[in-house]
Amino acid sequence: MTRKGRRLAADAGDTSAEVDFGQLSQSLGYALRRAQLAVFKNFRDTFASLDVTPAQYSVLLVIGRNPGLKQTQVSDALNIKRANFVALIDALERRGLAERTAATDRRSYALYLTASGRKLLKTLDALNAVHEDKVAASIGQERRAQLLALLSALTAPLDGGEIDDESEMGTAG
Amino acid sequence: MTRKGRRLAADAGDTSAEVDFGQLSQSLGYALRRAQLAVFKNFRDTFASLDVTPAQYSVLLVIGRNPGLKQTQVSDALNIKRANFVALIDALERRGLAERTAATDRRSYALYLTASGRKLLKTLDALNAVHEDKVAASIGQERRAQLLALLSALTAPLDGGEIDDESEMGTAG
DNA sequence: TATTGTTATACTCTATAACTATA
DNA sequence: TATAGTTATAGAGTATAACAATA
Repeated sequence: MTRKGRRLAADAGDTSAEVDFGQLSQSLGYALRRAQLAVFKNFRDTFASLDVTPAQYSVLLVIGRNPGLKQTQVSDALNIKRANFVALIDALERRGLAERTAATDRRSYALYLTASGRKLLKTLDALNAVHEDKVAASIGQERRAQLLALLSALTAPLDGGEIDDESEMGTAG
Repeated sequence: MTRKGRRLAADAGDTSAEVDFGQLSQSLGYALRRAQLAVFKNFRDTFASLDVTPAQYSVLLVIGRNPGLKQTQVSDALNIKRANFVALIDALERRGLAERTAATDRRSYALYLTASGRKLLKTLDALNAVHEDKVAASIGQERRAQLLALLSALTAPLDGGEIDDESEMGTAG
């Protein structure tokens, strides 16, 4: 069993040289995608035992910190289409972690965490801290902060500016 | 019509305050995902007229720079499952951009770009440079390089180290 | 036996349209 | 008329198993 990851076709009796990635090596999009997948994988591994996905964590977190928001407010904040948010909140409600309660506007629901949901969220927050530390271990805390700043500087003008927003983003990690 | 993007429920006659994102604001995974989606959106917009996706560009680029590789080598390099690579290369072949040719090992194909594919790739490379410049405009070239370095420092230990690799990544941008 | 390409298939994520009940 | 939630649905992207041809 050879080691995997970044394998460049130099394993077995194979004469081919390493693969030339060309401008992919200097591509922000490619680097971002690789990083995002690696970080999410670590998140999923960390949260697997509690059966919580990045999207679920982000929803629990936002409801926990903003009790009483309606579905559209939460889904807009997390860039989740309201149609897709239904199944998400359904699952959390079925697990007894969140609940839809009557709002003054009878078209909508006010969202709250249950006691059980608040308790789980504390565990998730602790797990998340572990996850973030693990991820940032290779670069250290100062560079981690630097990276966060660069990412938001990069992202802000691309999706927050005059351009109209479209893509969905129901995730955490 | 109000402006969209980063809207925080302060538009219409709505009394709710801004949404508290809590630790999401400091989450590398969340920031990476937002950045990756924003950059890919810019990529897709830039390449839409030529009907080329990030994954297709990455495949054309790798074949162009490494003519004669077999399917498994290209798909491994780009972290695309070989089963999923079939439809990808099918489409490129159907468009007359790439071709499967007989290899010495008769189980496999050697992949090449056609003349048309090489010509298109030049255009794509130019477009990609425009795209990268647009994306990096907000942070400048020095910070762009810094960001790339931080991303690879972050990614390497997470997917290249002792941990075994799994997730797919057929993309560019 | 193992590898290469392939097919079939399934599951998740994301997107759009259209319905209902309220406003 | 417009909004909140919902349903149905369709398209990507990704994952696994199994097969035929070849090594």
